[in-house]
Amino acid sequence: MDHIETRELRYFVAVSEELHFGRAAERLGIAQPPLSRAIRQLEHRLDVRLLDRNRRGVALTYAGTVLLREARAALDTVEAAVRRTRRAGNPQRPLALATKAGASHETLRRLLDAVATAPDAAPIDVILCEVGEQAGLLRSGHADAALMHHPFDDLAGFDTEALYVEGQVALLPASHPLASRDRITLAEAQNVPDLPIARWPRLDGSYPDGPGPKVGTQSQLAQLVALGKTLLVIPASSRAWQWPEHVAVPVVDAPDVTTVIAWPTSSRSQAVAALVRTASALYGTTLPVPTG
Amino acid sequence: MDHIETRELRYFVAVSEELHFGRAAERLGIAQPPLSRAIRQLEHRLDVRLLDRNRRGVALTYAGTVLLREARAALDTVEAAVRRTRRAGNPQRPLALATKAGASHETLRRLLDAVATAPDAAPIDVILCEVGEQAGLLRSGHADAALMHHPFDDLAGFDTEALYVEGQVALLPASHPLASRDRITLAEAQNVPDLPIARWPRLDGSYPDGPGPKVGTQSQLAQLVALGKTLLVIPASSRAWQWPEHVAVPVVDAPDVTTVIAWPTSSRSQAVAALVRTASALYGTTLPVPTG
DNA sequence: CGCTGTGATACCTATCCGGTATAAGCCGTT
DNA sequence: AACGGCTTATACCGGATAGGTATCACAGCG
Repeated sequence: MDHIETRELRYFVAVSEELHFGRAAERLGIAQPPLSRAIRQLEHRLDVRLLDRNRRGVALTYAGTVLLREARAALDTVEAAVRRTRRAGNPQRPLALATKAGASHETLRRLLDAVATAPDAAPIDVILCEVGEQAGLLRSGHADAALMHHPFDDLAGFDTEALYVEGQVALLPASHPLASRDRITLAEAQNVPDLPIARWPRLDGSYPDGPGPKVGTQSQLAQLVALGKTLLVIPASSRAWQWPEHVAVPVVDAPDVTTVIAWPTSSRSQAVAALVRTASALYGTTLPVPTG
Repeated sequence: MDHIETRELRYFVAVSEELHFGRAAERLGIAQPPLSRAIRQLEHRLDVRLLDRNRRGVALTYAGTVLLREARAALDTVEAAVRRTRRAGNPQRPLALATKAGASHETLRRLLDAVATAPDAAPIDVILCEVGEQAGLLRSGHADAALMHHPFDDLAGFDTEALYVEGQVALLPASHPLASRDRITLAEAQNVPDLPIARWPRLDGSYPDGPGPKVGTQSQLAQLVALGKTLLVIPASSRAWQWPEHVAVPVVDAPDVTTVIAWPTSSRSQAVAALVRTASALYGTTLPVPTG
């Protein structure tokens, strides 16, 4: 009665995504009848109707939508387990460190230099990712640790060690009137008519309303900044995109950004511990860990 | 090569916990040879040695310890998926609301009264639990929502709505010298020689050092408070344990406690949403969500 | 009324899971 | 060194069940 297998969950997810037994079976590489039978058996074992087989197709019941969400999460967890185990089984595996492509250049350089000279440190693979990708890479076991930024990144479920705190600056073309100011406010930065702040997609892929240009990747943003088409408010040290014709003006009331090194709470790896130790030694003092 | 089944993970966890194929097989209700074969096959599919079969027994390799931890988490997630789906499939299921046995009595009473009169609200099963149990119940799908206390409880991974904020008080026997004060400090409360603060077990079951009595459940603590054997610092409204011969003295510098209603981030349930709406309506204003 | 597209059913095959019997390896003992 | 025990691995068999093929049942639609 209990003891669902991942195979059944995979099958259910496929059918739920295709809403079509034939296509789902094809995707799974099996024939349609066994798939129908497997789903039926799953429903029986859970004692719950998961799908409405209407004329012309399939629809999820409410319980089906719940299982779809939960099954995806469960399958992700299993996959992460496999990935972490495989990584752990490789003795000379390098540590995978995820970091945003544009930010923390200086931190990363110092960290890599320190690791290179540290006797107990494993080699490091740097994974450059887009905004917000680090959390997923950590959760899925693709990365062992990540440089992240509080309060921008979602640190839930990770252990973190704060490395340093800094204010934020607005990047402006040197010719812009605001560029001569020695500091501006967040409200001013958000209401520059000729330099609207870029819009990032939401989780569902749609864009919020507003005047700013739509961007999906950091390179797109870098392009827009270089062209002087958008205003950027970023941590003071993230100057990777600052071109000679740009000026960085401190934004006084923007929230401070804490750069942290994060790793999965469960991780007991020697190598990760050594990396964290190296990183925090670089920044000397123990800062209060940001929570929330 | 990929596509591990939960059965394999269950088998591996059993062997890892018993460190003995025979006993593990017995626990699983199968014979020993198929279990050996299953583990061997798992190792082969992961391409990782998980166990050292030494003379006289079995030991986990490093990769094995990683998989043990990850497999437990994965199995928990699968179980939670099953449980949530089953609950979702039962249309007239009551909502399970987890709450600490001793705290939030008044909140709970008001909430239940409000729910009883609300037209769109499902019936509620209250699950009274020990300190810190709510998070596990929410994660495992045993509970749909929980009353929790920031910053005491771990809210990571949950959505929350703050209900109210309050200060903390120290509960003292009326005869105690400090009882006549109209307020005390945390430092004072923590250094009362004849009323040491009780010690709770850590996650691993061991107790921190200190003079206070060891407690494991809230009823034990209640007993000690009633006997005047320990000093308690608790949210001002949690007077469930306040006996007539006790006095509550505000602790001025103790952190404020926010009572929140929490639910799994993934939950899209109508019933949970209605409950949260009812709860926050009771407390009128929208408080800032506590972070950190 | 057929035609088309869908999921369900029937039935067969093959995989593989689990059981029994037994071998092989490691220890401590004599 | 041989033996008895304890534990895991191997060999082999039977049965459960996953998966394949063929076909049915049913709904929409021209």
